[in-house]
Amino acid sequence: MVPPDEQRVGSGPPWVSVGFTLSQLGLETARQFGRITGQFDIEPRHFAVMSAVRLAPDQSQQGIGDGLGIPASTMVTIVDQLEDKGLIERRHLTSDRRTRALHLTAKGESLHDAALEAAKAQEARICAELEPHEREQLLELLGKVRASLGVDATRLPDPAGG
Amino acid sequence: MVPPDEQRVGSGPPWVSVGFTLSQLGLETARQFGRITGQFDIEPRHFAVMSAVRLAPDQSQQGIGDGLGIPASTMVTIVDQLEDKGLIERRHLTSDRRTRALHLTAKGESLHDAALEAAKAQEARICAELEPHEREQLLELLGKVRASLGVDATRLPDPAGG
DNA sequence: TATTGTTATACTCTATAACTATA
DNA sequence: TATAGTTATAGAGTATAACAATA
Repeated sequence: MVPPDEQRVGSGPPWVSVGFTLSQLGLETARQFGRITGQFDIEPRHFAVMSAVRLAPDQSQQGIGDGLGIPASTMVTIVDQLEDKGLIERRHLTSDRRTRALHLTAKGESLHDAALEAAKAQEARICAELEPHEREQLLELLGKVRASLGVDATRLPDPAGG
Repeated sequence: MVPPDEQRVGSGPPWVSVGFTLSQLGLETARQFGRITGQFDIEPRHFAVMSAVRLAPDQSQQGIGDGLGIPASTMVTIVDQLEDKGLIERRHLTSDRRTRALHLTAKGESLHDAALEAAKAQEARICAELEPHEREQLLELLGKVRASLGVDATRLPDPAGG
């Protein structure tokens, strides 16, 4: 597949806006994370699926997809790609032969570990100008904004943007 | 029967991350802004173009597009749509008959005014849980993150005073 | 009959490149 | 020859719906 599109909309409102700033910084953060996953030859959504599978192994493919807001037909494509790379495996459950329980391979786990390390390095770069207590403050303030936006604290952003 | 991390439905990083939070909140903010512009039968990019045109009237179509990172052929589509709605006009400059100088119609200006008001209402909702000094703090901290991310600050004035 | 996974398809969106008219 | 705008088109990505196997 192809790297995320490069379109940006750079004109904000004529006042200092939390909303516009969040959109701007969120988009750039996601873009940079896309470059990070790219170094491991995967996209952010592959990383998201691998994270979800690791957190809840042997769940069904559509179950994982539902948790991430990814439609079933798209999940097939994503898991196909991960399987082609030897990062994930589909298992048939004995109880219900329709479902394909997902789990990471050893290779998948080590790649996910490495990508996690790279993500931590990104986090460090993003927060480079913040004192530790400022970072805590920022997270606390963003928590209040999160509540106002009605965003569930536990769910990954939909990598498809829909 | 219930695993320890049953509460964690999604699969974000196992540490509290500024980057992940920014992606999440930025995406949701943009989504909600899309619904706001939708109430005026336009998309965020139409609003962005109208804002840029209002800020720099009688600039060329491609000049506006360059400032927003929108390719020339896409600008044609956007300006076509705005023109069809009677919100914008293309003028031929006497000096160079190739360029189409853009300016908002009266209808375009009043729609843009109304959309700005709606955007301010969104900003108020987003910041509803923040004390005024907390909002200032948040913007200051995001400014430091902005620098680390390498995102240019918007150099737009603040005529509304807020 | 309902559900999981898969496949096929139609639709949208975007950007590249060709084309025009001016310069 | 170069540039502003336009048009045509091909490509990627997505989601809807049909289909197969199993329950």
